[in-house]
Amino acid sequence: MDKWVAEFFLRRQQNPRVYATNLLSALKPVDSDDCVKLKITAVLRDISNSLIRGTVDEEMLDLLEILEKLLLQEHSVIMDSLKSAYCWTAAECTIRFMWPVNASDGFFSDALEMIWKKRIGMLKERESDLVTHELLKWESDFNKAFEEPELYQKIRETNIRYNAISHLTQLLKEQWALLGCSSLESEARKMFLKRKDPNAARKKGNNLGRAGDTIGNVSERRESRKGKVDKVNEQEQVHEASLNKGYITVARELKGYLLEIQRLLDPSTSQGQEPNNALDMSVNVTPQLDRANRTETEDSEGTSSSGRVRPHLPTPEPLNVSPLKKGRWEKPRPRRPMKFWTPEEVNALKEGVKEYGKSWKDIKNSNSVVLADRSEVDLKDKWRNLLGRQ
DNA sequence: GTAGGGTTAGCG
DNA sequence: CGCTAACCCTAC
Repeated sequence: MDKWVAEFFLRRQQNPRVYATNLLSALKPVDSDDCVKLKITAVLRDISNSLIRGTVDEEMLDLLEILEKLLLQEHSVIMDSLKSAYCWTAAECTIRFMWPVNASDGFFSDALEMIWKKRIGMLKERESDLVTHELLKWESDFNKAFEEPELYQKIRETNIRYNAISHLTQLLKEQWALLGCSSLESEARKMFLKRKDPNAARKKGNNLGRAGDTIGNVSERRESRKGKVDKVNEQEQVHEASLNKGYITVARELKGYLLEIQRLLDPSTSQGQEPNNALDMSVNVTPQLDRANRTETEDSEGTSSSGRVRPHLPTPEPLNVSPLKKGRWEKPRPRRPMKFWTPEEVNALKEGVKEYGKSWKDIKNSNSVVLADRSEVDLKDKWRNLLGRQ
């Protein structure tokens, strides 16, 4: 139960002030091998929170390294998104130390030492998959930049942060999707399917892990179906009523549980004036509840069945449970500011096409310094422009 | 990842 | 206002 709640909490909680990895230690010790997934969830949450705060620093590198180790423990594949995210985060971390005009003025050499010699040196030692061609290219570029002021300037002026953030976002998207349903979600769904129609359960079984489905959806689907299956006999109704009672109890328990965790981790929200929408489980966990029933339970909620005292919470907006829902990572982002191509970039592109043809990805990787601000699509578009003029 | 059509910003 | 470069969206 601890584990389920922790997992659920981690998936839904979006609070930059909370460190998810602390959550695990705040819980009773559930440390065993089968907790790897939970740990991954925690790390993903930390990465996500870090992004929300807008910090891309060495702590992020730590998290990515931890994530890699956990994935290895799980015998998962290390995906390209993780490698790219690590690479660009490392570059971003280094570039933070390039604020002086001269390489020798600031802490650039320290950064090289800390990040590339020590940290990435260790990765090389254990032959980590994170050490990619791209990463090595950056390493040599940074080392060269220390000697060559011109290259130093060039790197210094590039916008690495944008790339780092988009790679990290992509990484999160993929990893969340890989995690699939939370235990609570799949458990709830299993129960629902079993109860509704044992045959349908078998048919729908293969949909269980589908990303993007939510308990909310289940409840909708269930309600729409309820209209069709109107001839429920009385026995069944009685049975369902007793099940409802059970769900209500569980929902209350969970709600209380989550509130406690919330208080433990983030005292600033402890007064509970604002309904924390991460906490209302009753709507989603009890799909059977009809309106009258729900308000009644909400109202009489001062004390839960276990006797915990909680502040009264107004019913918040129902949330989509799944962190996988489309749109969560796809904020309507404003158009990128327009930036005309420099002759240098155009040259790099021309050289690249000569060497690699139209594989924009390879071209970008081969000269990621000059082309740092240009996406693969940008290269393609620019090439189209260049051709158009001939 | 790439191609290709669509949209927008900047300039004369 | 029209043209073009840069940027975006989406199908494959």
